[in-house]
Amino acid sequence: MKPGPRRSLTESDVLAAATALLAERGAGGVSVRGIAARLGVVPNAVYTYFPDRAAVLAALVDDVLGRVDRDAFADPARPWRERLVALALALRAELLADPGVVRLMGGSPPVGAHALAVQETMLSLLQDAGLGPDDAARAAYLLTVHVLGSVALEAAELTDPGAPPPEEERVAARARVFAAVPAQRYPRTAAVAPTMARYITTEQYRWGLDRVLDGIAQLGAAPPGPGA
Amino acid sequence: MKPGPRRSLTESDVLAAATALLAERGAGGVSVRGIAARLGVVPNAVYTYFPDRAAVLAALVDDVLGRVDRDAFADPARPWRERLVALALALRAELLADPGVVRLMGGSPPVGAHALAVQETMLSLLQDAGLGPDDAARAAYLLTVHVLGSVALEAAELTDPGAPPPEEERVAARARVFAAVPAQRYPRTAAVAPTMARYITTEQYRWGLDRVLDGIAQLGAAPPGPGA
DNA sequence: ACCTGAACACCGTTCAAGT
DNA sequence: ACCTGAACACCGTTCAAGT
Repeated sequence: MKPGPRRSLTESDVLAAATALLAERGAGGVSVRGIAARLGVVPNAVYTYFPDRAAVLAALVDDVLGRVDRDAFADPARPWRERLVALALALRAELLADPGVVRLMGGSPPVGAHALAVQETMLSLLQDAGLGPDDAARAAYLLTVHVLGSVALEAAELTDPGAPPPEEERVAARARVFAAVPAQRYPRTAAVAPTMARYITTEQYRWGLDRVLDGIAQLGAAPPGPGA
Repeated sequence: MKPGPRRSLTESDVLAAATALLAERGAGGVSVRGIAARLGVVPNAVYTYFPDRAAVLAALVDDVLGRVDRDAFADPARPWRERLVALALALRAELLADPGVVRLMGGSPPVGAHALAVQETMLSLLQDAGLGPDDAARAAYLLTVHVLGSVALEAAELTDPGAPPPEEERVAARARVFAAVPAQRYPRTAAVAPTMARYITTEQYRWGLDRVLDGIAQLGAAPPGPGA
């Protein structure tokens, strides 16, 4: 093939190729050369569309964030708390559908167009809950941190590329790890091993979410008493 | 140099070299070849001590976790809540001292010896707070997730190797990013831009911690009312 | 057991050139 | 502007061999 302008590629093609590589080979498999090969193009052709590999990865992450259907949480008739839970569940589902993205999130802060749209949705929901702008922002921080932290904890165990195995299977694998913890050195950990094995479940995620939302619900109310 | 057993290296030497590379070149700079070169040894010599690069990185992360002085939180005379805050602050400080580690944490679950010791300390503190074993485990989950999520959010912005710049500087950089957010498309985000710029501060971290601990303090108490 | 030597199959990125 | 060709300076990992 000869050089020269052909417009055979678009930014979106590059992202599609990157997404395919992520699914097939995992986070480490998303290489500039791999993307180029998949597009039938020479490696450095990718640099026409993105300045470097990090930019491709950042766009890839934002792309995944764009897959959550934000309109689904817009209905002001539904209770705000229910809508926040639904949003948080949708975010987790999308990020864990291909857990490789989670590892890529560490590469750049979530300030892409879709990341901002998610923040905007959160702020909107929290203001529906009666919070002032700044309280809403701090509550959004709390929620973002919880989603990010949970998902990071879960994804750290999913080293194989592609969609994760069913929850029961992942819990069982984690249970085997904690069953092997020496009870002599870590007595308390060993005693709650079955509970710790379930850290990665949707149930635990929802439970944590509920505690966070309890805290948020108190924001407008009287200050909490001293910790008992 | 000739081959043959020389015991010139230890597992700990490998980790020290990895730590130095992390500080000098950042997370991506911790390479097997780089470690070997620093130790004056041929690249594959490293494989005598670790099965692969991932194992080196996992050990490196656990090593950093081992730097928090856990005895500092053992004093049962101090209120449990104060001790938990101190533990969470120490963990954050250690992880952000060289933010590259945070990116490496995504590679494997925190089940090393020092990670387990931290969990054990958390469980101990939470049981001092009067929680039963399973409630303590769930509370530890909440705390772990908050620490992980906050630190991930902060570290994502620290792409340069070595110790991060002072907080004021990082807030200013983040403020510039959010000041550029188009108010037309993201009105609520733009309205709270200064607050969002401060997500990465110790103050915000402590605030979030307090909300989480409020939730934990309620665990033994009556169930919370419906979200207002 | 612990190291070397050499090789395999990869990387990201740059620079000059062609259309 | 958009692509090729060729090169530079890297990777992780394996295998056979030496002591």
